[in-house]
Amino acid sequence: MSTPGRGLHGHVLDTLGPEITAGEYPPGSVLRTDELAQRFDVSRSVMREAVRVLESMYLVESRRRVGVTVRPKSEWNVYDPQVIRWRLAGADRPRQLRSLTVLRSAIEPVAAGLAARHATSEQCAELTECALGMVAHSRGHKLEGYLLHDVAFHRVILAASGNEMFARLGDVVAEVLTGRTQHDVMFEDPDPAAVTLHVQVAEAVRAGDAARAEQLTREITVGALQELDILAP
Amino acid sequence: MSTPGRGLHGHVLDTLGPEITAGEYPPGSVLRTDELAQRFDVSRSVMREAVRVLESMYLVESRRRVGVTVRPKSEWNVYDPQVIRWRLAGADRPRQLRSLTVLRSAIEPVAAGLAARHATSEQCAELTECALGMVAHSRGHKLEGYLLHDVAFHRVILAASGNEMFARLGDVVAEVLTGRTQHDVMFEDPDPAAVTLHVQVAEAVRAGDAARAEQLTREITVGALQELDILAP
DNA sequence: CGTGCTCAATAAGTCTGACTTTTTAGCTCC
DNA sequence: GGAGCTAAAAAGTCAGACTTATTGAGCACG
Repeated sequence: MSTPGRGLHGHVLDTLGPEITAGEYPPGSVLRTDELAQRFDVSRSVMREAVRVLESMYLVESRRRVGVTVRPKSEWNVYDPQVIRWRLAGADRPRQLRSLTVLRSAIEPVAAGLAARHATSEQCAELTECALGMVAHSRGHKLEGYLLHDVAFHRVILAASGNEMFARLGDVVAEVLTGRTQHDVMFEDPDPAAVTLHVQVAEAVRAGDAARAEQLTREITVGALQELDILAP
Repeated sequence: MSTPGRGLHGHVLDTLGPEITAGEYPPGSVLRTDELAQRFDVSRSVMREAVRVLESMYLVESRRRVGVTVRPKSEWNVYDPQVIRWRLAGADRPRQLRSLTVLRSAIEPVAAGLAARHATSEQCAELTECALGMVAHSRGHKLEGYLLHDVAFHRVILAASGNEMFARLGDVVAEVLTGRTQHDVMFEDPDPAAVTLHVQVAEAVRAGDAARAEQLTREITVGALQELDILAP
């Protein structure tokens, strides 16, 4: 939803991207540029631009005399925000949500530890504000407001880590949290224990206690894993 | 290296991509498609395809009547393998290597824990083979052979985790390990303690001991952080 | 038979030039 | 000086002709 259909080639991608990531074309399938151009009623130039973008996402490979062949799922650039969005909108949304939650559980505790060392005073203030906002919306079916502060909280943590790779996962985490609230679990008010943990993380970061911030965040992510029944026996 | 200059637009990207990721054009700079086409002596169609690819990497934004504007670094898709390669080849290689090493330190321990639960017997065998290969090449300036087995080891761990997001980081880890050996540290034989740790990780995964595999891998990544002087006081 | 060569068909790749659309900056007019 | 109009600028789109690499079929030769 960030930059939808800006240009004809974008419109083509909005249709073709989800189809490919949904697995509608088995690996090795061949698509012809000319046929696709006809199908979408665009010129070959526009179609070629769309194919180039799909190629840069490692979804397809274009070879002379052969055509545009669909690559196996294992080669896709699953970190591309666009690919993530397409897959989250498609059939294997649950699987995608699980993968991303596991990723979160690995990244966020480390990010919180780094944030405790590198966060500016402004970031600490934002963090506290977010945590308080979560508390304020934790009762009485105010899920929208709660989600908003929850997303902001985790974004600040990732940004404050000072690591650009972590910071770029803000959108992914936002997507996971939003997806969880909207579709899957959480019909009632959030777990009070989770809310408390967020407040404590904010405190630990402010205090510069890296080990504590990391440990507390690990507890948060364990909770997220449990919600999806991903856990070690 | 992987798929160089496949087509004219690829050649353009090989030059323009590194320039942008090196920060030669400050954020907000405007490039004109026509001028670029002249500069690289290609047609506008080819140039447009290249711009589309750069756009899908969030390096630039193309707007009517304005031109192709360079986006701020914070918006770049830093997980795109191509972008990673360009940045590793450029001036801020050290910074990039640090970011990636921190990422590794967050991901790999969790991946090793998952591998202990999900690895197939073939993967366990591969792992042991890699670890033994590392031992065999750990003395007598056999750095090339050591590196080969080291890279393979970490690839297997990431793949065996069963998480597609983790598995896709195999190339990144390979890049980091290779870069470390070739350019930065490690002029002598590798640390014997690190070699032992790899052997022990292989054992733990084979035994299905997730906690131990995770802890041992954490020690490996701590070593990697120390080599780059990234550490908590 | 099967090995290797030639050749023609095919689909991507490239180029050109004309045209459309959107956006912005400058200008007029009130 | 602000609102609205106008014209220029640059990306966007299209159609058509041509180029090039690849591959598979057919054929000759061992």
